[in-house]
Amino acid sequence: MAQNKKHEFAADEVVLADIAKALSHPARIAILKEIAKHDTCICGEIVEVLPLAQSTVSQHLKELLGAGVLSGSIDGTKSCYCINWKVFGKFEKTFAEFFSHAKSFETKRNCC
Amino acid sequence: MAQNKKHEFAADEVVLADIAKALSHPARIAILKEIAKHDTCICGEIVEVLPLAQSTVSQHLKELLGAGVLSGSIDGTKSCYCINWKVFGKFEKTFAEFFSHAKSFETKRNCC
DNA sequence: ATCCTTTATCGTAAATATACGATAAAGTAA
DNA sequence: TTACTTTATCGTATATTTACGATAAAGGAT
Repeated sequence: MAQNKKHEFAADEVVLADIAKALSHPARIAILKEIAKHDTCICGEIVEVLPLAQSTVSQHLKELLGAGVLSGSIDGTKSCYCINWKVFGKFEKTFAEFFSHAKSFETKRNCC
Repeated sequence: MAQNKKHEFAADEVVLADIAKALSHPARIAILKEIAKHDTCICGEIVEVLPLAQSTVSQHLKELLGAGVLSGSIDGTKSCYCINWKVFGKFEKTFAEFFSHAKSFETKRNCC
């Protein structure tokens, strides 16, 4: 794009869009589901369950870390990740508020 | 990317990721909020409330149409859009299920 | 010490997304 | 008819994302 106009939008719109972007790739959904399913630090096993190269998985993990929804720690040569439930809950709340606020305007006019 | 591996993931992960992608730009959030706020077909007024060129807004509208969350109709020279509340509700439900299913595994282990 | 394992990062290629101006298409107004 | 309005699409430039292989960095095993 010529330039990024992202920051000419309202802050809450940018926040929601950024959260949505973090969830906008099936690999990142799969990663979150896999880690949540165990609810322990997962150290390494993630690459095996995804149809992607190790470096690509590492990139997706980095994005989820950057969004704050994963926490990481290091255990020897291994890197461990787990869900940051506080942020995860914030994601949920942000979406829920967006949807319920929008729906509060619904009037069943059946316009188009 | 060399190739897109999107379809090597589970169908429900792709569905959620696609919904998230539709919501992953603040312009599209702003469009949905603006149309919802009126809950009538909006014919034309959308361009004025966004800091983007008309052709760019048209692209974002097309994406939301493609995701199914907007319905469109034509009224003379004007194009009108309104929220497809059925699909909007499906989006909400898809997110809500993802979050609540993941949270059902939360055990407060405080691992990392 | 050397070798192996594990994971992040670098370099790179290709796909996709974002944005704009120009133009086309189609209705409305005169 | 001609002129104007409205919106989609085309062409294009640039930014970002996705993906991989190669390599680096750092700990563990021998």
